[in-house]
Amino acid sequence: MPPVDPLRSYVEVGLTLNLEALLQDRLAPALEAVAGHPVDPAVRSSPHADFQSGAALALARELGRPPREIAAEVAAKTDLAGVAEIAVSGPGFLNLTVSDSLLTEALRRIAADDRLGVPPVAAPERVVIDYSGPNVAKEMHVGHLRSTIIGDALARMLEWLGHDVIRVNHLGDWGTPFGMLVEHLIDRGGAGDHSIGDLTAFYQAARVKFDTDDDFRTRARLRVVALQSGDPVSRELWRNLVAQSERYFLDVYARLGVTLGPDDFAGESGYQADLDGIVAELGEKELLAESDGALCAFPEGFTGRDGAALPLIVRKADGGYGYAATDLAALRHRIGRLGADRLLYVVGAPQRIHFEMVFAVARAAGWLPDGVTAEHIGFGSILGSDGKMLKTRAGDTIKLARLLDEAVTRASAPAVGIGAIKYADLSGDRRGDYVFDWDRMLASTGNTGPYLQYAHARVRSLFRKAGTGSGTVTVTEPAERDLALVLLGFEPAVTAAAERAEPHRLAVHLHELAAAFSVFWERCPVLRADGAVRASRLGLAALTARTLQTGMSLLGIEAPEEI
RNA sequence: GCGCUCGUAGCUCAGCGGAUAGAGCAACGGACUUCUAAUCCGUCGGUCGUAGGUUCGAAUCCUACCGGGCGCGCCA
Repeated sequence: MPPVDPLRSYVEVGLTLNLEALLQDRLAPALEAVAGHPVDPAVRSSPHADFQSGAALALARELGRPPREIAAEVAAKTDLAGVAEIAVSGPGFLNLTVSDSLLTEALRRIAADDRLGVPPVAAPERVVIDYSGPNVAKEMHVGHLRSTIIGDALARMLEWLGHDVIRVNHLGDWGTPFGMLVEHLIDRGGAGDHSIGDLTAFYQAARVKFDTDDDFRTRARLRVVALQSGDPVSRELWRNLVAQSERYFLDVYARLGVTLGPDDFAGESGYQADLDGIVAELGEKELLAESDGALCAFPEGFTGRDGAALPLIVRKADGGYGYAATDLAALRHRIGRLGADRLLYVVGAPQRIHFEMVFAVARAAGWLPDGVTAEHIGFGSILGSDGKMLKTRAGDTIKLARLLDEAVTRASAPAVGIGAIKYADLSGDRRGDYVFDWDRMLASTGNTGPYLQYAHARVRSLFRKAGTGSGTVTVTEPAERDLALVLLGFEPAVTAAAERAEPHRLAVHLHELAAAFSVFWERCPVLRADGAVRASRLGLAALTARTLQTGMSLLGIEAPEEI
């Protein structure tokens, strides 16, 4: 009798190779037959079996029957031939145990697929991701770390899933500080060759003069006007500052292993020519009101102190433009010119209200049409061991370059140190704060980057010694079965992480995979096994290595061959 | 004052409507003639901030309160 292939029809319809989804599909007709209308099968992973469904429980009241009786009827009417064992359990759960034949067939399929069973999305979107966004003439510091790491992970995941990703590095390259900086540069004798290290001191020196020297302050203000009106000398000096800073940022990105490149810079200065038009258009649509000399939008539903309407200041009382105007212009550009279907702003949690207001005003103005979504991907702060915002002992902000230096010094290799920092940032829910702790993030055990890298290096070591290839995978030992189930959970993990912009869903899954592999490694000798068992285990190992490597690369974490 | 957000094991965190709440660290006890022990196994450890409410069923949803963080007009 030929072996059944329960997956064939399923996969051929274009459905993802996802056990949970497969079981849902099998359960749904039976549930509908019993309930008389469509019912969510609510298949979840379970501590009592591979998966469980609690759907019968929810139906009990409606049908006026005991849940166990309903569950039994659903079980009897469900066609699970070759797919799973089903059993009524507890108060009325359906326990589902996937058959070994399905498991091995599913593994065979993802092993033969260079995308590990994760098809490109059916409807690709153009996704514009705004992340990193450092300031010109300032060194990057820990405050830029999360946006850069999280944004890059999202860009990698969405791109891999087939979306058309446009990375946007919204550089702080404009505004009043540049009058001060350019003026200081002139005081110093024009555009010399300043390294960025000099530029940090340079910025601070300019700041001090601005705060203490009335004459300088006046000149700085005039310089802003000159710069903004296109004065060639001022522009040239400003360009020099921008160019130096961009070189420095690219250097940091290279060290961090971030995919932002020279073409991704899109400074705020680029929108200056659009700002008059933004105001004019908002005015025409009667979305602006004057308040204390400033032009403001008052989107509905936002209140501040005393319950008064909260303003979004589009043009300041002095006639200058603030960030709200620039953000609106950038949003309009990303949708109108870049053709975005989805906008992501990977910016810290404190700016949440600001972005909600910008989105609300953009909706009202018609710049953000119904089919396009805009999301603020907020994240919490990095805290020191004292529970407060991470600072140096002296209370200064920590420079990113220093942090990376220390990571490399503390770890056995740069890839390990950098990977540890990135994994620590990506492994928890991004909305929460997290405590920065070298010892914990560099630990070789636990939910850490080094643990994943170690697991990967162990698998890879097998292939340097194996001499033979892998063969048909069969699962017999419990550790093999557990590993197989985790391997098949890759697609749901990647999809959930990308759709919800929550990289930790993938990170946590990779940790589960590494842990399942470690158990397999302890219990199931590979190279010391013979024949078909050895070939099968090599197959599981190969799939594990590939999944770990792919998953880690989607998070932007290196997976070295040896560690 | 108003708003947002967070409060889960000693510590760091998952889980966010379903069966006795899970990991890791720390503590304690085991496993190295071994494919990388940078690992694995076991034990200990929780009235899920508090009090109500909705529900057959709540850490998960709602309300109030307590505690931490952040935001609340010309900085981004």
